[in-house]
Amino acid sequence: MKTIVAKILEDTLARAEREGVLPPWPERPNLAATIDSPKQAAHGDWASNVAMLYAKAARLPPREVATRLKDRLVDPAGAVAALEIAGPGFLNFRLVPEVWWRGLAEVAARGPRFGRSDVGAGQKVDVEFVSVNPTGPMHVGHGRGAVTGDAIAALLEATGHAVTREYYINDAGNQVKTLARSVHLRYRELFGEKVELPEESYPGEYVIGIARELAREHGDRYLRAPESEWLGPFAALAVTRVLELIRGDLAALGIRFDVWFSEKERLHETGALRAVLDDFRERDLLYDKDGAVFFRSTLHGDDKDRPVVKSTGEPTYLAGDIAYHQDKFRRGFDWCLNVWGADHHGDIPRVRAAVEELGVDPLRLRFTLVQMVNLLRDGQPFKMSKRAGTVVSLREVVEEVGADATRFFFLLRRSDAQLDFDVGLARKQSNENPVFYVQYGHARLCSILRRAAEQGLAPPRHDVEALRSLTLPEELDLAKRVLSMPELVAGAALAFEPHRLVFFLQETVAAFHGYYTRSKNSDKVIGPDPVKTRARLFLCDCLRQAMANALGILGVSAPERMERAADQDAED
RNA sequence: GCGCCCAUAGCUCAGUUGGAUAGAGCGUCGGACUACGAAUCCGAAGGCCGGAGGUUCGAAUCCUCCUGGGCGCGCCA
Repeated sequence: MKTIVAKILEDTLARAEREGVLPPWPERPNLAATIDSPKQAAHGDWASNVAMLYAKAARLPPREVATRLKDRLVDPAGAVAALEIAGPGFLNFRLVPEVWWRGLAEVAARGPRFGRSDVGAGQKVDVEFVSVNPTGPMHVGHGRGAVTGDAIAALLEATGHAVTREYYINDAGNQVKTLARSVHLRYRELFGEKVELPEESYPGEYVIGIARELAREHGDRYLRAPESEWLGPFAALAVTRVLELIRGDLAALGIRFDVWFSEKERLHETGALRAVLDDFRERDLLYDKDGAVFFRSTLHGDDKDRPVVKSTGEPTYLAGDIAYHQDKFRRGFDWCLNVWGADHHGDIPRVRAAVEELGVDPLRLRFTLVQMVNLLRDGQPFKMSKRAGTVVSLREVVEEVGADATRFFFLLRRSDAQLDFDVGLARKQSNENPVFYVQYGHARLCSILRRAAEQGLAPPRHDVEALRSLTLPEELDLAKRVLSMPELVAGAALAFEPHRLVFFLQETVAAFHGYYTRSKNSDKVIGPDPVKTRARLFLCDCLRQAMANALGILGVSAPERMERAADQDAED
């Protein structure tokens, strides 16, 4: 829709220059960028600040520039109903309803694909997210990163990117050894030994399960064996089992990955990690200090050089990351996105530095940070920690409130701001949870369409003649909202901000609920006038389609009817 | 001490990358069902956009400083 105005502005500007009313404008910006939809309806459908920008070059007051443009408006199709000059020199365009009614043809034509676009132009993109260490099931805090990453990936897909969802498995570091040792302690316990779990061990129930499995399979064979004998097999099984848990946690949220990238198998066992360190060494990007090996990340703006090999001879996490990113870019992605927890923000300069040294344009490596989740229980904060007994597992919450509510809740606000997640509230399944509001709107639309079908009315179809009979401002407003979706999706995708889609849904549904209630006693969708009825049913169908598509991108279901939940409050 | 993120209504947060009179939800108060679903709607109250400067036609948005909170800061992952 915006492009219609951009074209008119383009032609008008050209005409003004051609007729010598305005001087040439060498540093003319992309005109579409000067246009946006004003907050206030009184300011029209689209407003351009082009006259203010042009004023300097034209050596004229902005309002004079605006007037000269207005007088030479090029609008052969008659799309502009009114053009007003307002404030310091805004050009406010109001389009004839016809433009919007015609625009709705796109919704009908594209159906489930409405709202999607190809601004991504088929770029190959890797989105890495979650990547929690395989030491235990996911907790609620991890869930936010998982849902956010998945929604960003879906947004990128919706805008014509070829997306790979990727999980980096840190299965080569110390934490895996710690996990194996925890399993071994539990294993000994199974054979009647009294053991004490050290501070750094993993106490979870799942550890016992893994120990039990090892005991079943190997008996007491590893009971007195030296660590060097059992560490390998214990770690291997533990990682496998824990990854199964994590996969299950993710599946419960509808999240699946295309690539599970094992640090151990793909970087250590292939020698890739060794190779990249050797290469860096040769190029004098590494140096020895205090028995460790440091990478000169300060060459690229990091504030300190960072170790890549510990004095024990083991590679650090950063070393793995360097080799990992090399592998990623070798796989031919146009760019890679890392969805990271905000507590890792300090690592960004290092990885960027390394990527530059790998000969990759640093702009091809992008980051988005997901801030912490403040976990509350009925208003009381409590600390999240894998070791603490009070931890709430992700699975627990998903099973309690459902995948839809969990996903929606996590996407409710921008990811770089901290989020309060009140487990008590989320469990309540009360109408305070906005996902019910949005889903109800969709179900209500479905209900109307269902009713129409039951009455034998023809299925909704695009009919400009009929739409012209709609005169309520709310109806035009709903059409405009629907038609704003493609641009909104594109903006959300490029900014990695799925929450914009959540707000779009809430606002659109609110507009619909309001329209519905105001009209229910007078001008129902299914009314006595067959022409209006046809038009309104089509409008409802467009709304339904837009909402279903938006919910689909967010990974939240769009139910055709709502099951009225049994009263949950009873158990409180 | 240095770096990154945040600060907007009582609470939780949006604000389309610098636009016009700053918006929602929850909560509070007052209203609306002979059902295309009231899991909804309408109205009211509620603001020095943390503070102080600066940039310009124009700032919640950009720059500097300050205050307050979160996270991080060479061998944790």
